[in-house]
Amino acid sequence: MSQGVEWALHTCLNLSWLDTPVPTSTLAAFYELPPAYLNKQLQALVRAGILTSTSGPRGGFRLARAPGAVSLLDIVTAIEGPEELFQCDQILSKGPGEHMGVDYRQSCAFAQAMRGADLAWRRELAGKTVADVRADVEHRHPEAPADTRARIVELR
Amino acid sequence: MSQGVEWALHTCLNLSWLDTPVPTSTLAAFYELPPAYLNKQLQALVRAGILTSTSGPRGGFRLARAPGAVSLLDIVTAIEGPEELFQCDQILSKGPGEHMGVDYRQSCAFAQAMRGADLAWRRELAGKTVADVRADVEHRHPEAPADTRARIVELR
DNA sequence: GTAAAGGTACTCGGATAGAATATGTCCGAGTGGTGTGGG
DNA sequence: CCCACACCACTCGGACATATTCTATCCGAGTACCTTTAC
Repeated sequence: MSQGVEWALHTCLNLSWLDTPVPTSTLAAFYELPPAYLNKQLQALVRAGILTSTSGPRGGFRLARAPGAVSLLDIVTAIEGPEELFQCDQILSKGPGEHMGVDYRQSCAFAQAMRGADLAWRRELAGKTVADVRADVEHRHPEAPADTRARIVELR
Repeated sequence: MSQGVEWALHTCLNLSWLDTPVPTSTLAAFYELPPAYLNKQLQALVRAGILTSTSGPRGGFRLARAPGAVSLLDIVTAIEGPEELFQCDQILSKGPGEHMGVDYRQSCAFAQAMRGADLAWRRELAGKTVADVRADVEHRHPEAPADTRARIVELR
């Protein structure tokens, strides 16, 4: 699974503590990440409707919706794409007893099982939002929001 | 997810219908797969203890255990490796408020959530065995075992 | 006729190329702020 | 003193290299069978 997912998750959490746009350079410096590549990931989040971007001075990225309306699945899907983990290539169609025109992505028992596991995975991720994680972090580290805001203005 | 997983799944099912060793060339011809590359995947299954291999004439691969003792997770893990889907690189250690020596793979809330989803996925895959899939296939296509055996001896 | 020995064909196993994807970088288009000059 | 205009610095966005992983292939080591030969 792509590295950018971790960057996107933490960046979204940090943005949930801020109300003004933050440029890529600042967000990258926060975790010492390559700025241009982080920008690439943030673009994907914008395309997915999770972030909004503004150009020019005082511009940057901010959350497009409330943290409670952004699930971890939304972020993962934005970075990794909508394809499921297991991709069925229908090799059954090359075997014996094949019937032309059968969609083995639906009928193959293995594809069904793998799809079921995929769904369980997605259900877990869809059930947790950025707000949930934020509440958990604030409970265990009450100073986190203030620290984050301070570091952001320091890096600005 | 790697292509070889699908090959390994279907090959294990086919082997569950056979009691004699089957060489790579025959198994590959079954689905028109590149023989040498399929061999590579089967080697991984042998290392995982799912298959046993015998060299020489009349040699090949056969299941090492009963089909009911081989879960889909076993096969996926053998091909893809034991790492979990989401790999936490602990970028938090580069952020503010970091404490030296903290293992963020354990304490980071995102890592925990991703691990939970990973576990749900694995639980699903661990709950289905080759025997389960075989029973399902035999129920829907009673001719499948005989067809498979016939095709194998034909390709031998 | 039987048994042993040598040869042969077959199979796995790991070492070796090529292709696709992920990672990382760069520069141009657009935008808002700022300073300046005129009314 | 106020307003309009032009300039400039800043930021995003997509186009362009590099690295790593997945895909695919090839050749050598080992093994069982078969043939041959000696007893």
